[in-house]
Amino acid sequence: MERAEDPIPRRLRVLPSRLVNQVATSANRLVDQALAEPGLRRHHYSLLAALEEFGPASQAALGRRTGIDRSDIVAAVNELAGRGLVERSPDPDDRRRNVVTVTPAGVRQLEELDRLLAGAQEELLASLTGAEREQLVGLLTRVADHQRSQ
Amino acid sequence: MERAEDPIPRRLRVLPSRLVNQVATSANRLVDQALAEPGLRRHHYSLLAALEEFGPASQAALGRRTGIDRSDIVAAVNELAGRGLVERSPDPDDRRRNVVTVTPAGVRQLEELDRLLAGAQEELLASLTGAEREQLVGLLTRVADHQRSQ
DNA sequence: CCTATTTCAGATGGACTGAGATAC
DNA sequence: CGTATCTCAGTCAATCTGAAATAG
Repeated sequence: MERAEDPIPRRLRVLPSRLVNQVATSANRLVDQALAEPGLRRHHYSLLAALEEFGPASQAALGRRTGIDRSDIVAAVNELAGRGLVERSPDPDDRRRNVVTVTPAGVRQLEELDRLLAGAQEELLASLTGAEREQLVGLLTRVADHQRSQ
Repeated sequence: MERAEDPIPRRLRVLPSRLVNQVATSANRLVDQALAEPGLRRHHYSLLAALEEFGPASQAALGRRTGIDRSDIVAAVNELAGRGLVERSPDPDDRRRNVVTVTPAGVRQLEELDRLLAGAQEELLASLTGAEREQLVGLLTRVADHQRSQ
């Protein structure tokens, strides 16, 4: 039953860039599993969250707020619209734009996704106390903010 | 000069799985830039580190120690051997296996990579104090270890 | 017979680029 | 005219799967 664990090279074991990648890989696996239940992916959650919080928006604005590439927005909005979770209509004030709006069904879906995502975070951080989770979020936020400003 | 910053949705801003992905993306960009100078990639560093620390090994053992997939080991060892940084020879004790050995040039290359990688970590974590970097590494290690045991 | 190793060929999802069409 | 938006086609590196060939 016991597995002979292969040792991880010392240089790699404590390399921050590698550690953060390992944790990101676990996070993605857990999140993807959770979102697979309703058959959605990470981009869908990001878009619904942006629409619910800031209201109807053009696809370009959604891209700026979520960090999703313009090309990938197109595909994700197609999928959300196909499920009736958002509506896409031409903007009368600027005819280059589509206005994307979350539907009531989209808001309900977002609330279910909130629960599924919370479960995934819980699994990911199960080994940390509440205070440690806050520490981790704080440190990661500082690093992310600094990199974004570079 | 000032950029109108688009606000990040609250749900996304503090989601641990998303934060860790943002930091991993920055880390990968910095590390890839650093390794581009000698024309290498992350897998090459991982393999050289494993070979230097634990000595000659089969490709399967290298995969277990570094977490690199068996298919990708083949390609990376090809590239390292093509530059004279490792040698690949059949194992006389088990003729299914190749024994991969790091060359003196490989060890020298590894030492240069150590310096380049240290610079990338420094850039990534520039906004944190030394104590905070240790905290972050400790927390990430706990999460990674726990996930590996799941 | 079953398992382990190396290798190749290819699938997969994510991030991104270039260019065209349309409109400001 | 230059810039912004939406869309499609396609590139790219990273991760992984399946299967074949060889050997334990």
